[in-house]
Amino acid sequence: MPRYDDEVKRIEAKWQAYWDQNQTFRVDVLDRIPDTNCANVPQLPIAVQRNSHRESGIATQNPSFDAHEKMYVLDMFPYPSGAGLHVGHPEGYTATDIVCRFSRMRGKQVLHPMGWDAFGLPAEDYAIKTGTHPAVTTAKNIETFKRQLKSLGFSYDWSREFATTDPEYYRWTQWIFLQLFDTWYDSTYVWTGPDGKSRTGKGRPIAELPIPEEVSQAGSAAVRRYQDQHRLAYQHEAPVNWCPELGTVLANEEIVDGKSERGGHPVERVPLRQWLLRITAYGDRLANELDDLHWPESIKAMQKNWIGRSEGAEVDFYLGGTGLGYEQWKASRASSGFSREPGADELRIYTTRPDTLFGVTYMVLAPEHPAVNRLTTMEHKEAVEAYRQQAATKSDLDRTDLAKGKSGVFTGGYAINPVNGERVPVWIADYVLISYGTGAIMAVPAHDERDLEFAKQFQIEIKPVVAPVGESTGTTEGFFDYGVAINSGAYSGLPTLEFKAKITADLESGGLGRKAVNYRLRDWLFSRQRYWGEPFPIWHELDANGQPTGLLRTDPAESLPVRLPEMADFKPTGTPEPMLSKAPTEWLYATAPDGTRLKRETNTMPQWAGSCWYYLRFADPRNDQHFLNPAIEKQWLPVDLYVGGAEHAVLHLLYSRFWHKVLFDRGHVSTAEPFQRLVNQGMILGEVEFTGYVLGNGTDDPNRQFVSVRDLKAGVDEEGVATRIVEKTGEVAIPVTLSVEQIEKKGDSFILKEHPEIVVDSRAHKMSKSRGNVINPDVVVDQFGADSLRLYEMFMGPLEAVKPWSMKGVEGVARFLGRVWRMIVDEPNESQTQLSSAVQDVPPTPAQLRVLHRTIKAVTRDVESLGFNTAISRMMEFVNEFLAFDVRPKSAIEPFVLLLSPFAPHISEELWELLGHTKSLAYESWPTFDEKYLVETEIEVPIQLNGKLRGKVTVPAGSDQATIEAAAKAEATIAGQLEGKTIVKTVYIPGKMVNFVVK
RNA sequence: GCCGAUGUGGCGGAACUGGCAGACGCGCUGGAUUCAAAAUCCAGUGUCAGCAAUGACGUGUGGGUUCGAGUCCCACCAUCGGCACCA
Repeated sequence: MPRYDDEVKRIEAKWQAYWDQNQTFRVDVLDRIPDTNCANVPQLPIAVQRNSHRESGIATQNPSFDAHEKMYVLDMFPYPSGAGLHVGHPEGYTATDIVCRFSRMRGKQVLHPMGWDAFGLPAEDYAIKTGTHPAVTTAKNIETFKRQLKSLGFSYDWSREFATTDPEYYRWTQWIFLQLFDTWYDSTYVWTGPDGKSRTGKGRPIAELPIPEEVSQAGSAAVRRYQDQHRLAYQHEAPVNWCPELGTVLANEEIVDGKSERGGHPVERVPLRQWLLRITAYGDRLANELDDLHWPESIKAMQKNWIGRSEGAEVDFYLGGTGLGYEQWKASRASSGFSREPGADELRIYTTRPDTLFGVTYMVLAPEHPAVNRLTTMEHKEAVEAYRQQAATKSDLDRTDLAKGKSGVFTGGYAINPVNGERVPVWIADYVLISYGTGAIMAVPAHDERDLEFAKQFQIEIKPVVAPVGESTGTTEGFFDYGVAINSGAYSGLPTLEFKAKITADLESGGLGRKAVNYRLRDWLFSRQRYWGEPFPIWHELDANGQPTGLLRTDPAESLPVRLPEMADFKPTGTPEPMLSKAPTEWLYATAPDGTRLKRETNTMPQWAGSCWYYLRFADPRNDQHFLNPAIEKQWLPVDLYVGGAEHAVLHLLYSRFWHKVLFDRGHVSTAEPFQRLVNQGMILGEVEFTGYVLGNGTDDPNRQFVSVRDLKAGVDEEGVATRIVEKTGEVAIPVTLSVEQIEKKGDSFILKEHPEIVVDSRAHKMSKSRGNVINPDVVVDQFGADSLRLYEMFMGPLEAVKPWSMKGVEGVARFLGRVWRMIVDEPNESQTQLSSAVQDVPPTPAQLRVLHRTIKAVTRDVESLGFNTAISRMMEFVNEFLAFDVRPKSAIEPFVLLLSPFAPHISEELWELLGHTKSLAYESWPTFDEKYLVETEIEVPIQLNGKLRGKVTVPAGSDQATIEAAAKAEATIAGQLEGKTIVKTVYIPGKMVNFVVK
């Protein structure tokens, strides 16, 4: 007899083909809207979905429901790796698919696209090894991914598919780069955007950049250079993170613990000319505009942290030496005010604690600071030079983690503290970074941990100027909190916050300082030296000797895309010289109409470029006139629900918000934020493993001895690989995988059955090739079917939670689908399936109606709140109850199939067809519930004595308090316990509970 | 160190606004069916005591608020994730 598990493959293939052939999930919105660059296109209603047959089936009960409401549901852009799909992918994809299928059934217009983030290193690394062109590898990987996704029955509109590597796509990535290049940030511009909100600061066309008189007088080349310095996309020569192993430089966001995020390779600091994007200009808006988004608080916090806005003051310290004395300098500042740039005789510092100015006992410059030469005296010159040399070659990792303790040298120079005229020594030290603030600090060891450590090491004076609230003396041991000022002249006695505000204002009026804001965020290093990325639409002008003049030209927008040149040799250059410098001459060089020789920019864009705006292109993927039709943009954007892993918290999600804001400022999009709601799916770990640890010569040693994990600590073996070692002796413990039979639970931990004193590890590990615990979705689909995989991924637990895989769990949901099948289907013989004789056209009983409507209510509420695991539980309860009924009314079974369909669409379509329907259920109306069927005739009321459950009484629904109390007192156990006691108080929660407080 | 999240049976997890802790699933135990097995079905399953009715204990730990706390408040512990000389 054919059973559900024998039918799965046939059913799933059948409906996948059906959806494909009928283009069930295609949304054709604005096929015939003329494309235009004009932003004033009237808003057009979305055309009716082609497959809509919404008029049939159960009536929609919600009259306020807008049938034309749009819903843009997006999965994070996958990188099509050679390894194929991982079970982590279908987790988020199933969740969004359920939301989409549910929303369609509720009459919404759903945009649910899929495509490929296909540029990137792996395909190029493969090319280096095998000579296969990255385009070939990429196409093959995309094919695998697509086949796998299709096998899971996701309702994507595949007609919108594209890859970032398609020249028709990267044409517009380059076009957006030109927008960035054409934009400068006017931080004082006040304006109101199309969203009706007022903002300060706007990205404006470079042509609107005011040119200072002295610049325009210096000629057109000077003007061009001045503009280039102010663009959002600019070139800069500075030490960058060069990763020799990857053959490219990396952005700060791509460095984790001083190593490359991808592959964990070492990174060196090398000075190089690079392209940067001025994301820092948008720091405030990127931080503040997070507030209104429906995102996890943790991601918002991570982004705010990464941006790291701090408020403080810039203060000038006088260095002397021009003949002007300190007093005269101060007087001149009082009349002229704070200067735009610090002069040669001044040292400008940034501090968040201007209230500690009276506690300054030394100052520190970053080793790279330009004032070092000016300050260094003859006798210290040698030591300073040596220190600078050493600092320059140190990697960031050496400068932080590994360096225990601080280093630095005295320059011999002094600066004068503007608040009290004291002379303070100036040092250089690598704990001050040239790239933050002004690259110079005032050191207050009494109130800054780092300064304290440094001062102790070099025996520098520690001068407390803040005391804890309620105390009158400070400490030289360090006090880093806010408090009350002491030893601070006229300011003494002021609380920290007041002090800060007052002294900042005073410094400002004296021309000695000003309020300042700084960010931890750095400008985004945007160029890479690899082949497989978007070329820049930029040319460098060459002089008569073929050397770049530093002046730039862009490719005209109409000429895009700048295609990647054909290359056969993918061997890395081994130096920071980009791969494209080996491109054919005809690609590399050109002569402009005015006769100027030009050389192409040979860097390529990072992988993040393509994924920065793909969600925009999905709305209008085939437009060859514009990157996105403004009318369509208004129709579909922003993304209503975005689901993906948390690993993109500060990379993709920050970068794309930045691009979106630039496009917003330049009038190309009408929303300030791209992603309204963000949900992070939790990682899926491998199956739970039990690990014991042994001492001895490996796992085969007969004399091996188990050690309790209680006696172990984290350590490293001889080769420096992380492992566990015995806390007392330092011996290396060898992990051994144990089976469930060997284990027992005792108290809070798991122990060995045979050696109860040995505690073992019980945990699920991240899936990894090396651990061998990777679950391949293809295998699961083959064994249980796509519906079971989808259902299990949703049933495991809350979407956001990290959770371990369990094959037994998949079997469980597969059994459930088998029960659903048997609830509806009879199989009289091998080749035939027909409706079960239990499914009849009869009215449902009140009990059946109650079960059905309770299920509709719960499942609807759960899907709306993305509580898929509980929705599935409710459907399991329905099936458990309905299998017990010998007669299963069709009018109860049909809505159930509709409820199940977003979760397990293949079996649901098949059952729907067996129930006599001829069209896909994808656009049937979602069932609605009626409270009147939920009313019970009898209710069970728990009875408590002093808040403890002591019994239950069953009373007719709607009984009043007196009736219930009487019934409660009559109940045998309660009556017994009430004997000889007085009821002091009765708490009654209508229809829910009675609590007698007794003495 | 700082920021964030999470701690509930043997396991994954439920419990909407303070009101029956452990829904649903896995596993386990017993039974039915079967020559046997798979599959399926039925019953049981937080811990301890008891033949049972029932009682005591129980949501990381300690305290508090309340008639009543997994849920609210305070302090702490553990695990996971992020950041880490950013002045």
